[in-house]
Amino acid sequence: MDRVESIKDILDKRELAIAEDDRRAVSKANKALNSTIKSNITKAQEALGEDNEYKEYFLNNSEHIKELLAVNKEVNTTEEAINLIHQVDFRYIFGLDVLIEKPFACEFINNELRVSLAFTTEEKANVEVEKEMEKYHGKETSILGYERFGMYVKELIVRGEPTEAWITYSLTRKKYLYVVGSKNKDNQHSIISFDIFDLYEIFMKCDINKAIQGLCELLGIRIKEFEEVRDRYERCKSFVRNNLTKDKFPILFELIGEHIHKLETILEEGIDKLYYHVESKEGMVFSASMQYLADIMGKGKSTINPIVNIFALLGLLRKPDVRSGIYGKGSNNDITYYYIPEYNNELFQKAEQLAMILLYNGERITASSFSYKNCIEKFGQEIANSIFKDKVTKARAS
DNA sequence: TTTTGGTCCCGCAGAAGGAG
DNA sequence: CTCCTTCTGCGGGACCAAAA
Repeated sequence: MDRVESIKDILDKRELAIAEDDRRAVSKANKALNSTIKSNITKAQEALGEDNEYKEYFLNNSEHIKELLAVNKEVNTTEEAINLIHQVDFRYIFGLDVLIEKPFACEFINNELRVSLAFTTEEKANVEVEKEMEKYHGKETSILGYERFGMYVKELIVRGEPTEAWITYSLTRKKYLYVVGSKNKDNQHSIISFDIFDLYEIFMKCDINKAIQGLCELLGIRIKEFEEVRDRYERCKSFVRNNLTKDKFPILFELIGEHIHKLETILEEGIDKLYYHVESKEGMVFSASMQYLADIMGKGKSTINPIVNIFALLGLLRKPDVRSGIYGKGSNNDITYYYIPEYNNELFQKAEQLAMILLYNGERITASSFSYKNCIEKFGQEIANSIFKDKVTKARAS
């Protein structure tokens, strides 16, 4: 089945599912459609490479584009921002000098020719595939091979001619689209359609969140829920810089003085991942795995682990309760979500007292030796469970 | 003594595979 | 095709040895 047919197939199935009100089938079709778009985005990214004319145009003309298209508006949610951005004619952003509905050559999605060949033996298959490849000399080909019914099946995918594309505005989907396919009268079809976010992902080689961020910045759209978080993180950063010192909080400094840069890195990571924040019961939270944090700090994850947990104990970051939260469904590990509260004297005073207990009340526990076990000893089961959350999961499972 | 990094373990969730 | 089981990769955390 080639690409055009498979897309048609999915669309037909979805239509049928909608008609029959079969929600499971609808979501299945949507999922298939999304993954098709995603794989096409990846393909297009590979075809265009890191530097391409669209990116260049965008970067060279961003000031001019801003003047021309800026919305300069504050919105409350990402949803609102997305809806606004969909109304922007992206031809001006990426320098697509074409008329609406008028076909032009698409540079980054090619037609594919699929040739299936079946053989009785592996050797024969290899020889014949060689021969077949000769026909497409000079063209990019890839081979899929598998065994079926005792036969050796080889499938050649030959990169064909460039496709046609055109720009359209979809009234039903309420957005501009870059449609790829063919506008030929007797063979009109579309392979895929990209919206402004997909295109941004392709040209700028990034994911959807960065695309939202980039376009918001370009168009002067401020998403209130994110900007508030950014401002708070910035205040936290300067609070740490100005107050987490030997003379203001001596014991706290003794405990985590060595790790201040790690705390700052987490705050910076929060700012960097601003558009990856999700709503939770506690407020806006973001996720970063131990491995990821360790990598950006140039350390091992088992080094970072106790430090992050000590920050959690001190109240410098919170691990929100995932079980009653609305997020995290289907995502990897909920334990890596962090909420960072406003830093102030009161919070640091409390942290100072906790540091006192850790260092000078009974067994001396330093930041890097902090663990579930000694957390229970010093602070009890309840607090330990709120920090080492997977322990709770494990306890429930047994 | 404290910090760091390697390695092991365990649970989870999605994928793959198999049965009906 | 659907449901159930098994497999696998990922990620957090523990422990221990080595480094600073």
